[in-house]
Amino acid sequence: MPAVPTPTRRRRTEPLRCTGCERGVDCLGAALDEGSAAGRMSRTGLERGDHLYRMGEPSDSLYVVSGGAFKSYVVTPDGGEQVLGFVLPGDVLGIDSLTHPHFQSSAVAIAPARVCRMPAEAIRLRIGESPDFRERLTARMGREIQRLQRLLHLGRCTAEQRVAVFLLNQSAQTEGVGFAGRAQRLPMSRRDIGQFLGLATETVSRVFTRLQDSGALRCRRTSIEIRNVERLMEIARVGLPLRRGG
Amino acid sequence: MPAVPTPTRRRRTEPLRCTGCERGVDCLGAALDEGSAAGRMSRTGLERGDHLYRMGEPSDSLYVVSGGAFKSYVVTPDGGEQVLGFVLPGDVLGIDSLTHPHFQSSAVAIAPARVCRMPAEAIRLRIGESPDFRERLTARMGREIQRLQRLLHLGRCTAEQRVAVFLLNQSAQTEGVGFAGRAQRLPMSRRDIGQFLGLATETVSRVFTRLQDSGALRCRRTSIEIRNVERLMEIARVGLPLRRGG
DNA sequence: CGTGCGCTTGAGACGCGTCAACGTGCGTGG
DNA sequence: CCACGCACGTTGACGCGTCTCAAGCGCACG
Repeated sequence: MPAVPTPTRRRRTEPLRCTGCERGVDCLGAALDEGSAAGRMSRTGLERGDHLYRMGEPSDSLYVVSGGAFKSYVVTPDGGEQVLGFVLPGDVLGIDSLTHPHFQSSAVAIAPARVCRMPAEAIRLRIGESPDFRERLTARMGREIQRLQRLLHLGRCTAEQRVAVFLLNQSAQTEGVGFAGRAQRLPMSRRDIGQFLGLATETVSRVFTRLQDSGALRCRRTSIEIRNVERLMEIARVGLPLRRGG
Repeated sequence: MPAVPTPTRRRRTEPLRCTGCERGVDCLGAALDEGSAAGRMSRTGLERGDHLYRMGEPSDSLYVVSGGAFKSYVVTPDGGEQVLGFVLPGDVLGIDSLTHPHFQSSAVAIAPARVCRMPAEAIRLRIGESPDFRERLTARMGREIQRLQRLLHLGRCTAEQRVAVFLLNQSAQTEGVGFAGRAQRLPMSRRDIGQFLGLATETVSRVFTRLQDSGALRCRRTSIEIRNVERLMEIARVGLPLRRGG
């Protein structure tokens, strides 16, 4: 996923109705696809590496991820990437740009993905007529604020703590609350994880190795299995040695 | 401002109408104090060290700061404080808890302060009847998301960069865009600044000294004067040596 | 005029970033 | 089907920035 090479492109876009969708009525899209906003959504497929949108482009919609995985990031003044988060099915993309005419971040697929597009004008319509939709949208923004606040705290922890928290979150997000010793697939690279957690790629790799040596983890490239949840939670809680830098 | 000693208390609360308020019509309070929500606001004064609210308490309102300064923070699992930001007149307090039944962070006055309380039920009323108020509130949440995203990036910078950015922001916020070489007052302690920027108190102090020695700054305790804005901006942009840790 | 808290300054330790080299899986083309 | 290339991952050596610990300083308070 280099800086500019691949253009922002969206493939195989088609109209969409949410009735009968496997995501069910809890989906934000289902709440939108009613009233005067009904029938305005569309679904798009993306390949790994495709950008859904780029920072600076006109922002005219919100997206519900219905499959695959995305990386949300901003390019820092010095040319680096700051990963804001990984976005999985059920999550919403573009909510940080909802109040801006241009996207404030970029989103790129890190696995073959599908999204449901909710056009801005449909959102505006639905906001005006549905208190329920309003509340869901506001709740999403509130959750994003919470997430960023927690992320802020992560930035003050040791490498072990960051990775432990990341793995636990990832596990909880993909498998629900009960994360057993089942192997799962990490769609993002070590580099992505590092840019998310504020660590060098090498450090992420070293921590993975260390966790594996201690028996808390079993991982081979993108496949990963948590073997000792409690140990990870303990690390996440107190950190292994101390706070940071000394 | 220790962890628990002083209880959450609000002094001298009185009813309030926004007509004739010096903050003018751009204030979120003025937009609330209309329609069926009119006349429901109240104003409270706080002393330095008073808590406006604490994390975990039932959250039933939003506050517009009309004077003084606040520190917003959360207590981390290990007992430390993570400062989320300093809140100045015109800013809104409690927006991160708007979608929650309980406050998700604490707010304490770091200088004698005044706030205008906007009760949750009044907000709900006004949201239902005023698209303008809705948009303002959503815009506030969007700005908070943006702020936290930038803060996230700050966490990856050198100590010099963090302090430089902090000082420039602080200066811009208190004096508007044009920040000349006028001395201003920093209401927060070195410890607060450190907990905000993710630095040890001693490091903050050292950076201040270094910036002063280089002629970019003149500071004596809480009084501070930016003597070379461009130098600070240069530091903020590229960082002095390199990224971090090496 | 004491007393305490916040700020400053110094010395030492250490985690993590950088640089560099090697291993490994995967896709491509001969 | 194998050889090759390339991107990603791993491992090691080393240096630097910042944290910790500790002492001294100075302003503001009673």
